[in-house]
Amino acid sequence: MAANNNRTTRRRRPAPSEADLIAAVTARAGYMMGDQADQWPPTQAAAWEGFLELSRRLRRDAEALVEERHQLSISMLGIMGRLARAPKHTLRQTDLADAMGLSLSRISRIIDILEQHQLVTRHTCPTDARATNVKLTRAGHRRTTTAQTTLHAYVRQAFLDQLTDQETTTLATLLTRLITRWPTGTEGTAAACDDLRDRP
Amino acid sequence: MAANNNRTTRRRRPAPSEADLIAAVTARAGYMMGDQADQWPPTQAAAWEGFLELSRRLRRDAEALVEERHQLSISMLGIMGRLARAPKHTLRQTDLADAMGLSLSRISRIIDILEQHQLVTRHTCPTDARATNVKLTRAGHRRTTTAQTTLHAYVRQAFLDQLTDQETTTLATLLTRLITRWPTGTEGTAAACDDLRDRP
DNA sequence: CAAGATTGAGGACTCAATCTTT
DNA sequence: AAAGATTGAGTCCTCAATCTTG
Repeated sequence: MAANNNRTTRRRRPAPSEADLIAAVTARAGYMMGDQADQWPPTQAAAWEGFLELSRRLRRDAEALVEERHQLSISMLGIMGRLARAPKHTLRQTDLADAMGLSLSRISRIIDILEQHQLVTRHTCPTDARATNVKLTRAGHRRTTTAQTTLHAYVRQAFLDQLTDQETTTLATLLTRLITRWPTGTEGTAAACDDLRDRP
Repeated sequence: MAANNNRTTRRRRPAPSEADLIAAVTARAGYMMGDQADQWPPTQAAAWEGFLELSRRLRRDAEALVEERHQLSISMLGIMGRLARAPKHTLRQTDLADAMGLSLSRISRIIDILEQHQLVTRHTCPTDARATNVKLTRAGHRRTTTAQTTLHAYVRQAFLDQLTDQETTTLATLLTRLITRWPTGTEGTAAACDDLRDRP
């Protein structure tokens, strides 16, 4: 039901020089002729506006691709990926929300769908009946692996391969720092609510 | 209709060291214990997942703030800001869509709303009756200026101030490069459709 | 036919309210 | 009272179809 990657004509341009790029930065941000120019140094404006714009474009295309090939959304795959790495392939919904930067509300509804498709199961936490543990099924795990391959390939080609190692490192460090310091941040690598008595 | 910034308890943590951050990078990305670990070097995974997560958080909070104080969405303000810097405060809808990384469809609907609120006006392009020029009104310009002040303050505090100059520059350069090379990229700093005969 | 704009349908996401358990 | 989960209502955004003009 999705996909069709020809948004428009898709003509490629000759690769611009770094010098042109700096010019482009300020042109896009355009705060040289603006009214209160000095408020926003061009690189700062470009960092913000570029951030918003790129995230929209990247997300949109990744979404269409993964949906087309695996009937999953990026967020679904993000959730499943986190479950796949978690001990016992299990995590509480609240922790998933925090780890993904999504509302608990959204997580709950996504889990509804994944559950319907038998990709995950829900289990009330044995030690705290308020919490719900989500566990990846075998089928869910398989789907995760194959879908991740598709996504990773896309992300590399459209994003990571365009970055120098230096840039990738800077980016990863900076992103993690900002996220970790987020006001709502609940600390620590929260594991599943948990039990220890086997077979939840 | 909007706003309420107390998502949860909002406790602050002690600032983590850079070393901890690297650990956090890999923990969040978590591709050390993953099944096909080597496919995604931790910094690469962190760059991608962090990018998605941060953009969601940043956007959500900025959205709530600007909506509460100025009854505008981030995209509305983005459009108005671009109009404010454009010659004659005018741009075609198609160009706005390209500049923002939004679908033309979305732009059209946002313009509907801005038009209703008398913040912009629509004018059929005199030289090409297919195109629609959008022009910022006086009231629109005033609103843009004040709202930008709010947004800029937020963006600085939550984003830019957390970055070193070095990081900001790297980020701006990298974002611009990726966006500029986007497959759909239509080239050039497209101005309004235009006329030259005054008073469109 | 292609490009610009608009509209209908639908997905992703959020907040606010509610219910349950601690 | 507070935390976890769920649901209703509403926003933001996209695609596909359609209409108009070049």
